[in-house]
This record gives sequence, C-alpha cells and structure tokens, in this order.
Amino acid sequence: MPETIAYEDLSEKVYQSIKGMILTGELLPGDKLKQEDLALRLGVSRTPLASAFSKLEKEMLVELLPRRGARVRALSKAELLDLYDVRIRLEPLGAAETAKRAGEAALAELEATLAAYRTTVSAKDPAAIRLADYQFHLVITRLSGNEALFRIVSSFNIVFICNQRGILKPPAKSLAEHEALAGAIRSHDAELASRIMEDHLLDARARLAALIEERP
Amino acid sequence: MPETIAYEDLSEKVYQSIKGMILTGELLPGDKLKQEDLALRLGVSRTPLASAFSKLEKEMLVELLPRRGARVRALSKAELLDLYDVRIRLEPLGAAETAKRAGEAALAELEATLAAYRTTVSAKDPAAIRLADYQFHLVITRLSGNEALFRIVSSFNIVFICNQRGILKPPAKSLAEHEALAGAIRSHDAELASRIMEDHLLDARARLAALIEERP
DNA sequence: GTGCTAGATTTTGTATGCAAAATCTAGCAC
DNA sequence: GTGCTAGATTTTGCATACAAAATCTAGCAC
Repeated sequence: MPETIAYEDLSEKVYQSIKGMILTGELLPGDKLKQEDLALRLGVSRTPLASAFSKLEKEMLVELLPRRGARVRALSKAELLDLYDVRIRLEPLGAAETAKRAGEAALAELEATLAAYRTTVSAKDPAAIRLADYQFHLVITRLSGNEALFRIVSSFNIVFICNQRGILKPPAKSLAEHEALAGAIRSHDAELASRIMEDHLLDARARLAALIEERP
Repeated sequence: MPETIAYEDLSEKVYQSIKGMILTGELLPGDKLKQEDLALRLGVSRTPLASAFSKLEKEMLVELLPRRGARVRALSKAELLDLYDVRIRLEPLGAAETAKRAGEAALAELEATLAAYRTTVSAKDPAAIRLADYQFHLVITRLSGNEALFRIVSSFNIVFICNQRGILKPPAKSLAEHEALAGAIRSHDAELASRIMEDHLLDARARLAALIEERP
C-alpha cells in the first residue's frame, strides 16, 4: 500500500490560491477570471482550473457563464442578509454542540483562538480582526463535531462573506460577546452558548440591515 | 452579442447524470467511479469528469481520494443524524419565509407539488413517495426567495440523503403534516409554518435515531 | 461623430497523449 | 497454504492541441 499521506491535487492548490485571492480582496467582485492569465500566474495549465472554478462556483464565490468565462461573484445587500439568516440558524447549533462535548483539547484550542482575537482587537487592525473573528467562529463550528455543519458553514464562507462589507460592530462589543460565548462553552451550558451566539449574530445582522437602509 | 440562452456545459450534464445515478441507487455507496468507464458510458472524454467529480465532492455525494480515484460516499448513521440537525435548523427558516411572502403563483406551485405527493401516497409507491417528498420540501425552500438557503439545502441534497435509508414515517402521518404545513403557508402564518416544519423533522429524526438504536 | 458588418484575434470547452502513481499478477521462498 | 517481491497493467492527473464560440478591430456607410 502507498503512503496514506494526503497528497494534494493541483486543482486543489489552484482552488485554494484563487479563493485566497478573492477573500483577501486581491480579486474583486466582477473581476473576470481569464484562464490563460491565471494558469500562467499560478504556473499550471488550464486543465486544473476547470475543477477549481467548479468548486468556487459551488461556494458562491465565483459566477460561471458557459462559453463566457468566470467572474468573481458580487453579493447583493439582500443576499448578504439572506446569508446572515442562514448563519443565525446554523452557528448557534454549532455553539450548543460544542458546549456539550468540548473536552480539554477543544477548550484549549478555543482559548488559543480567542486569545488571538483579543490580540488583534487591541492592535486595532481591521483586516486582522476580521480574520481572527472568522477563525473564532469557524473553530466553534468545527469543534461541534458535526462535519456536515462545518462543511456547510466553511464551504459557503458564510462567516467571511458576511464580514466582507467592513466592520459592522465595535470590536470591544464583539470581543465581550466572544468572551461570554467562550465562557458558556467552558461551563458546558449549551443553551446559553446557543443564545449568546444567536444574539451576537442577530445584532450583527441588524447593524448590516441599518447600514443598508441608510445607503442602499 | 450572442444569445443569452443558457448553454450547458458537458461537465454540467455529466454532473447531473452521475448525481442522478447516485440518487436513484444505480450507483451505490462505496462504488468506485472509474473515469474511463464513466466517460465511455456517458459518451464524453475524461476531462469534463474532473469538474463533475469536484462538484459532487462538495455535495458530499462522492469521496475524492487523490491518485486513488473517486467513490460514492457512504454516510454513517451519525452523519445522517448530523445532517438532520442541520435540516431542522434550515427548513423551518424556509417555511417561515415562504409563509410570509408566498403570492398567488407560489401558492399554486405549492398546491401542485402537494397534490403530486398525495397521489404517490395513495399509490403506495415508496420510491415515488420519497421523490415527491423531496420535491415538496425543496419547493418550500425555493419559494422562500433566500437563494443561499436554497442552494445549501439543495446542493447538499439534505432532504434526499436524509430519506435514503428507507421510509421512516407512515406516509399517512407525513401527508397530514404536509397538509398542515401547506395550510399554514396559505394563511401566511410564518410562526406556525416554522413550528410545523420543525416538529415534522424532529419526529423524523427521532424515528431515525430509534432505528439506529435497534440495529446500529 | 454613430452604427453596422466582416474578418482577425482571443478565449473557452473538450479530446487526446503521456508520464507518474497505484493496482494487479505471477513467481518464488517458506 | 501465506507472505513477499518485481514486473506488467491499469488508472489517474496534467499539459497540450484543436475546433467552436465569443470578443475585438477595422473599415465603411451615413
């Protein structure tokens, strides 16, 4: 038997690269993804790009127009709010499950992620805060042990996409909520963890809705 | 400008074909998906298969082992229950939104889908019932107007996958619940529609859990 | 200047070819 | 019989090639 080492496809690497470019803003909504250019830039042929584009399309990051090419998908305000509605349903489930089952290792990981978030907040670096927030939410979802839930939440980049349009909440408030959430998980209070997560997200959604109201 | 007609990729057709084979049971969990065989069978080359496999992997329908090929994914009992937990969170949201916004056309479509379900139940054809149930749930989710929600629910085949392991509920009971749900939507009672959907799914999940208990 | 058309250019989608990896098979030792 | 090894066979992943579609460009009419 060959090594069971996780060999990585070129299409997977390409997918990761393009995803990174979109998430960091190097590629902006509406940008055309030319196969030849990207292939050259990433040092591969056009073949693995097809699979990468398919994956990104499933994640709503890219729009595929047959025979017309691929472009970075732009999410409307309404779509962002819809994504928040989904997030509000799914992440509290993750928080509750994590609170129920988190062991020593899980709590340590949660603590480390929270500490990283604290650091970025005191450093006042918006991009870093956004990334750390993304990771905190994703860690809680992953620690739930519900693989389908984690795949959905991370695949659809729900957390990151929802945060794309600027910071919507004062970091101090967000940090306090994260601290309370981590506390609820530490004391294995699933009900409380779920409620804190829900309130945390409902508040964020309301702020986004208000923002849209004032400049639609 | 060329026609804006929705041209379909070969990779999209191939994806649909393979998905159909999996959903109908023509391809069973664990089956190896050999590129050469499938390509020959579908009358295409191996190139569009790569993209199709990537899409199916994102939907948790196939497992991709780099350099080792693709196989139809087998979902464990625990994963099925996890999927139900996700479903229980998402579909009530769809039901509530649909109840809020459904107009004449939407209600007519819902009615038609429900009528089709009624027919299959009286015909006592399990496969047809399963398909009609799948469509009823999907229609409600789609009519919510939340595209992200619909994409997630349909992409992950949540409804169909959850039903793969036999019929879990007496059709008469399920039909009664569907009727009540349609009624709540017709009277635009979002709260009631959400609750009925949740109960409907909680009951199904409990039956699945019990089934797993007795033969794990 | 605008609007249209035809040809050239670019870009995409797919089939094919090839090298590397995985799997199968046969032979041998025990 | 089992377990191991080496070579043959199959299968995968990627680059390349090519045809068809889309886009760009130049010329011309007005």
